[in-house]
Order: sequence, then C-alpha cells, then structure tokens
Amino acid sequence: MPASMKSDHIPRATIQRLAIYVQVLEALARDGVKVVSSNPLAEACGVNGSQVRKDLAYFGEFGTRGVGYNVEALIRAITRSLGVDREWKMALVGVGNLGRAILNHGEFRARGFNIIGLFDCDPFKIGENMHGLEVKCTEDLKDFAAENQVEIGVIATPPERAQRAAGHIVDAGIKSILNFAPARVRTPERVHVEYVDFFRHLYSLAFENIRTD
Amino acid sequence: MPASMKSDHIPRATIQRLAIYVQVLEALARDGVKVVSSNPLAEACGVNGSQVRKDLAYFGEFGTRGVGYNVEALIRAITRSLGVDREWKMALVGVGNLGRAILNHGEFRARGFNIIGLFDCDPFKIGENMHGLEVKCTEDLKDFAAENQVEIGVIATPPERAQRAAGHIVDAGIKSILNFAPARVRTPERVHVEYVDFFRHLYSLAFENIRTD
DNA sequence: TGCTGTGAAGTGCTTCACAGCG
DNA sequence: CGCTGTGAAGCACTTCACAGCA
Repeated sequence: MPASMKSDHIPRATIQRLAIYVQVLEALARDGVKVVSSNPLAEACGVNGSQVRKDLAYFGEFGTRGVGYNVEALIRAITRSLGVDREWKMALVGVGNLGRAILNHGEFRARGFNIIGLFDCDPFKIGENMHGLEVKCTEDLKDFAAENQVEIGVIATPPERAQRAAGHIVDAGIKSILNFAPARVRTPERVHVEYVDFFRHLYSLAFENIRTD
Repeated sequence: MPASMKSDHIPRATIQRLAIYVQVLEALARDGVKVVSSNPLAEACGVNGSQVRKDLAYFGEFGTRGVGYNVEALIRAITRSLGVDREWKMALVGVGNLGRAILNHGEFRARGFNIIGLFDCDPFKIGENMHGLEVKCTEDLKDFAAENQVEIGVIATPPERAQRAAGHIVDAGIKSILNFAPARVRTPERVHVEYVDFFRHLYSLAFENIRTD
C-alpha cells in the first residue's frame, strides 16, 4: 500500500472518479490553468465539491486552504497515488478487429500501458506481424508472461472464446484482466477483472431516451 | 415510460446490471440452457441473487415460482423493457483511428445500434468513403440528423475536440451522446452523456494491483 | 476572507429474510 | 418443496456544514 494512503478502505467509485479528475485536470493544464479549487473542478466533472475533497483526502492533503489545488501537482499526486505514473506491461489476447483497434489506439501507450505481446489461437494469424510484434500462440502466453513480467492481460476475443482466454491469462499468473469481450468470465478470487462494456452505456442511453419521452 | 414498468425510479446501477444479465443469458442460450434461477444467474454475473430478483421486479414478474426464469423469454423481456429491441440510429463524429475502429466493430450493428452517418472537421477526410458511408463535414450534422432521425451521437475525436463535437450534436437536437474521447463535455441538462472510459478501468486495475502487494 | 479537510447527517442501493405461489 | 417477489434492515457512499488554516 502506498505510504501516502490515509484510509484502509477506499470506495471503488472514488478510484473511478480520480480517473475523471485527471482527465479534466489535463484539459485545464492544456488551457494554461495553474490553480483550481474543488467546486469548479467538481462542476467540470459532474460531481459535488465535497466529493472531490473527500476523494482526495483518502490519499493525502494536496490543496492549499484559501487557494485551491495546483493543477500540475494534483495530476502528479493522483497518478502517483493510483500507481499509474509508471509503465505497465500488457499482453493482448485476440487480434481480430477489436484487438487490432486496441493495438492501434495510441492513448494506451501514451499513458504508460504498453502492449508487449500479442496472442491468438487462430493458426492463420500466428506468426503475423502487427505493430512490430509477432502474434504468438495463446499456449505460449504462460512462458512469455513469466519472462517479461506481464501485469495485465487484455481480452479482445469474441464472447464465446473469452472464458478460454481468461483461463490462459490466469494460468500465466497474471492477476489483472481488462476484458473487452461482451461476456463475463469466471476467475479465482485473487484475479481482478475489469469489463469495458459498450452496451452497458448504449442500454443506459436507450432506456433514458424512452423513459423521458 | 413503458407500460410494463412498475416503479417510477429505477437505479442507474440496475440498468447497467440488466445489460450484464443479457450478456450472460445469451451465453446460457448459446449453451442450450432453457431455464435458470436467480442464484446461478447472479453468480455468473458476480452479484447477489436478491439483486437479480429485485432488478427484474422493477419491470415486471418474469419468473415462475419454484422453477426460475425461461432464458429466451427473459432476454426478450429485458431488452423490451430497456427499449433495445429495436433499431437505434447513430451518427459518428470523428473518423480517426478510434472512429474507424468503432465503425468496424460489428457488434453495434448486430445489436441494432446502426451508424448511419459519419462526420469529421478535417477537410482531407470529408468526402472519403468508409463502410459505404461518405464522411461529411460536421457542420452538416444538424440537417442530416433532422432528415434521418438520428437518436444517438457518438464522439470519437481527440480529447481537445470532444467539446466542439458535443456542441454540434446538441445543436442537431440529439439528446443522447456516447463519448469515447477521454474528456468530459458540458451539455444542457436534457442531454444524456455516457462515457466509455478505458482508463477508468486501467486505473482500477493498477490501483488494486499495488494495493494488494 | 476563502477554500480545504472532515465529522455528522442524509440518501439510496444492497442484502436479508420470509411470505406467497406454482 | 423450491424459487420468486418484496418489505424491512443494513450498509456504503454522498452531501452537508463548519472548524481550521493560509
């Protein structure tokens, strides 16, 4: 646990909001803003001012009373607190349309989340070269992960193959999974799975839309 | 409001879980399962059995006491309740790497969320043809949306252009936005914005990872 | 004075526990 | 007898309100 952390339990929602704060703070930094107080920051993020202050208080005291928060310093404080101020090595399982899109999406690398290995179970794809990486057989993930200290496994297979991909990732000793496949996967307790689910959002939009007619 | 709805307020979290239930129910249907009771369904979704029953109860009574839920019927009941059992027309703003990836991602069309118009502000992209659609100038979105009853605007621009894209979408009278850009956007109260934020998930993974060392 | 940091109060979602029905 | 549907209890997060510091 980071030495700076003040509380033992931190709400999951807090972590997700910290990611939003970073987004907004980076936009402020781009616009040349040096200092921001909790209320305007909160408004730009669509939350309450106390919420921002409480979220930050879980990790330390980053503000100056009567003034606010230094934008650049707060970005560094948050990314440091979350552990995202360093490189993270990821392996991508599934190099179809979705997988290639993820590979092409420069934002990941720009934020230190580097895809260093590609895996697929399709013999026609194995051996192919993408973005300077050779597609390997998923069976080889275990050795690769051990040799290269892979920390995050990214699933980008069709839904019916997501569980098998998860099995290979777990088997390789990787404890974090980012799943882009539209399927839930079963994993041991110790493995943390995050789901990127486009349809969750589309369903919310559709429902809100018909509800407010 | 759908006639079947039993309660006036439905938690946002419930809607998001319903999307998960559909995912898991579809996987069960693929495996030939005909009937499922709340506890196994809940376990596969990573939630509590009462939660499943309560979520469904907001919309009606879909189960049979002593038996469980018919898988196919429950999928239809949920998708109907949420209004996702029909076609939704979407316009995509921003046809860079991310936008093209969204356009190529067949799942959207497969679930009735159809991209029927492409827009970009880059003169070099305007006029280009992608997936049988001609890229138009973002200024033309307003007329296009009115003529074609676009219901959802999808933002896939770089973060610094997300706000302008949102402005065009709002201006076109569209009330729902799906934002893939890593930036928050300001919109009038009546407009519903959903954010697809990959980094929210990566931040959660990274934090959980260092927290459990 | 202005804004942060924080205990206390408020709110809403989740879980429990069981009545009710097939 | 088994599982759904649901009021009540429990719990966690959010918001309030203000003490405390620059």
